[in-house]
Amino acid sequence: MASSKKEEFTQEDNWLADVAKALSHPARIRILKILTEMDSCMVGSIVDKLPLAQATVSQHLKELKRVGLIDGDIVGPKICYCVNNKNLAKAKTALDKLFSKIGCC
Amino acid sequence: MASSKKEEFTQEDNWLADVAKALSHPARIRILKILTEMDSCMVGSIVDKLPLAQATVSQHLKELKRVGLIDGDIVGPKICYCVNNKNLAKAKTALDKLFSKIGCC
DNA sequence: ATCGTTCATCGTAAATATACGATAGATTTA
DNA sequence: TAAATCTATCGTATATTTACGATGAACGAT
Repeated sequence: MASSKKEEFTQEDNWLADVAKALSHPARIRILKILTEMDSCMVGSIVDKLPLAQATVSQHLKELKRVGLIDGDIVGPKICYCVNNKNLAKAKTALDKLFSKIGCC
Repeated sequence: MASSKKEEFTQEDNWLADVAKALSHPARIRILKILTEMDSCMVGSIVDKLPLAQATVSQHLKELKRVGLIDGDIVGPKICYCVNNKNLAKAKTALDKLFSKIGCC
């Protein structure tokens, strides 16, 4: 990439792009859906439902966690992941705002 | 990436991820905003408003065009880009659906 | 026909992302 | 304590993305 020019854009545009990046892989879309469909949210259960290795799923979870769309709570030897509704709502609001702004030609 | 596993996911999840990918760079968010703020939508005008080289902007426009979020109409030697409202609405609907689905924990 | 303008594409370099096996750390269970 | 389980991280390979200069193709104007 030579030298990432991201600091040349506004914080808002960068944040929106970051949220979009977190959603830019089908595995991560799937994970978000799984987390709400299932009662349990252990990593193992998620891995079972995806065509990916455990290490790879862990990386995707890390990416979703990085932007705050999910939380991971330690429960004994396991980790219970769940969506972060507050940040999810924040993301939805920001995307709505973008779409309503760019909705003309 | 070894061997992209994207074909192992549903078409819907892949499409949503693809739209999100198109939005996953601040320059492309900015471009969408510029296209609605400006009367003119020549590439040159967009380049002037971004801290990027013309070739780079052209690549970003190509990515937005790939997923159908913008159209490019040839006008003489220039090309007039504008947002594609139909596909924009489709993307918004799909994202809304996703967010409403995953909105619980 | 030639020139200048406009934009896409090519070639290339560096950064990131994706994927996996192997391993390490933490914790429960035996 | 030892063994088993669960998950993050490391190391690594490959693919993709981002960025730019240079070039080429298309068009209007001279």
